[in-house]
Amino acid sequence: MEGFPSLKKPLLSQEVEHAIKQSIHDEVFKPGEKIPSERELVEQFQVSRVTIREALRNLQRSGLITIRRGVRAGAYVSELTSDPITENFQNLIHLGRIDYSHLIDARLYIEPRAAEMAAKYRSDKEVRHLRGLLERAEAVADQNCKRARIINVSFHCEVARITQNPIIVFITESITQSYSTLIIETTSTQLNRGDVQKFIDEHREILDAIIKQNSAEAYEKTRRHLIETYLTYSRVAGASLEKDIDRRIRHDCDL
Amino acid sequence: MEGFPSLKKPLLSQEVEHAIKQSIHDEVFKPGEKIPSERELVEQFQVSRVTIREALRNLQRSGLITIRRGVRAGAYVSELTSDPITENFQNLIHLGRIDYSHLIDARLYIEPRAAEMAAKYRSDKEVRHLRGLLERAEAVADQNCKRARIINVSFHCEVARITQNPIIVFITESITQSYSTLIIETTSTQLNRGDVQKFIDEHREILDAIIKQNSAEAYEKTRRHLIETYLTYSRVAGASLEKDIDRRIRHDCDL
DNA sequence: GGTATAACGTCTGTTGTCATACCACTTGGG
DNA sequence: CCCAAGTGGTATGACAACAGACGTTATACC
Repeated sequence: MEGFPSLKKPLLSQEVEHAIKQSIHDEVFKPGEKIPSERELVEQFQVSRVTIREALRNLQRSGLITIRRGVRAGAYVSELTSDPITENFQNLIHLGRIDYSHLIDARLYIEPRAAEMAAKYRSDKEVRHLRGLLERAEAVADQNCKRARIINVSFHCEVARITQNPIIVFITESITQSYSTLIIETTSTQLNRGDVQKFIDEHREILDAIIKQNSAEAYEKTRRHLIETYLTYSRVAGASLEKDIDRRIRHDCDL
Repeated sequence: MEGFPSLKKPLLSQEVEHAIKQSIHDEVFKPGEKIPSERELVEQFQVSRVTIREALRNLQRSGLITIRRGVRAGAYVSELTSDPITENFQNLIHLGRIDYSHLIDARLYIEPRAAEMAAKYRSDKEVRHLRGLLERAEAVADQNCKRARIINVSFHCEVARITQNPIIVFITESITQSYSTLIIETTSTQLNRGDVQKFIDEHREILDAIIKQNSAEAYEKTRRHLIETYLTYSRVAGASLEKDIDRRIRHDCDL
């Protein structure tokens, strides 16, 4: 039954892709640096430009490089971001595989525990950063409601960042980003000033718990804030959202 | 500062990509179905084949389509998988941004709670499925240790699947997959029969809790199992892994 | 000898790769 | 101030490589 392994040879473009990826992993090219132009790579690999371009496209899609045109044109090694994960979630949303309830449910897995960890291990500098976000959100809440909401989203990501676990950061970024986008797409009506203020107040409570290094309180405040957020958006969006309050969220809706 | 937004027109290939993606979202092409061949798309979009191919490549990388060669060659709409997320994590690993401790830490966020939910809402069919996995793992543990380990990994994913939240499923798949790959890459020595049996026994305890619908116990058993797994691999891999037991894991290492 | 069956070739539509050319854009130098 | 050089993006036409389907031949067995 066990035949000869790996009979099929990979595509040329995949070999090129793998070679370049290896160079990036080995730090032959470091983040920010430019990798050779397409024509130069044609010389080095002795393949056609089409093949080179396919390899570069794949690397770009994986988030390993960014390709610029015009000014300082070329392919540059980039720091990895959560963009590919976010795109994956967005596709799941558009295909109807996930909705609000899944997103909030997932956030309930991650963020309360992240806040718990953050409270335990936060530095003074991180506290100042969070406080700064809060103040900026409050400052713009009157004029630019949308801007305040964007800052509010970043608050959650910054809390996750304190965990110093890139996986948690990436997941939080992707889920909150997808959540935020979905909210904006479906709720045509703006939140009123009071709702935004309520979110900011709840963030402040979370921050207070983190400052006090009270991890249990940070956990609980975050959990309740997420549920409150969900209920608020449900109310704003109307019935179409109400039905999404399924067993997952109800499990945490003991208020 | 705020100029005219979106002056730069998107690339042709991106427009084509977006159009096809829209068709998939609108279920013009459903999963499993074939989308027109490159030459046909050239006709429809009135662009060159290069452009079409770049669009298709991007869609493939996003996991929306799979491209086959030979007979029945062409691009087929595929169900979304966790592969893009997994690749992202793998890149983070190779770039040295994350290690064992981050992966186990992330699993401690997700899996205990997933088991908790699974215990609460599992069906009899799902229980049978998990039991089947356990029996198969035990059956092959003597002859094929590696195969047993693969089945053990899938046990965790199947527990996550019971939550019926694709986000949780995808994240669990990606993290356990990356974890497993990393283990295989770094620990040259095989686990001994006893270790594998221990994992299976712990899985059985988790399953028992799920069967009893004792969610608190399912949570705790899963948490302890993850820590045990981590410690076992630490021991097998030797000192190079020991130092990775950092504050994150210690937080849960109250045994 | 007839028939079932296994091994073998060819045929076909598609993707993969190639070479060359031109465009749009920015930079740098005459 | 404009032009030449270098970049990525697109167009075009050609050929190679693939992977099954399908018919054909060879083989085995009764």
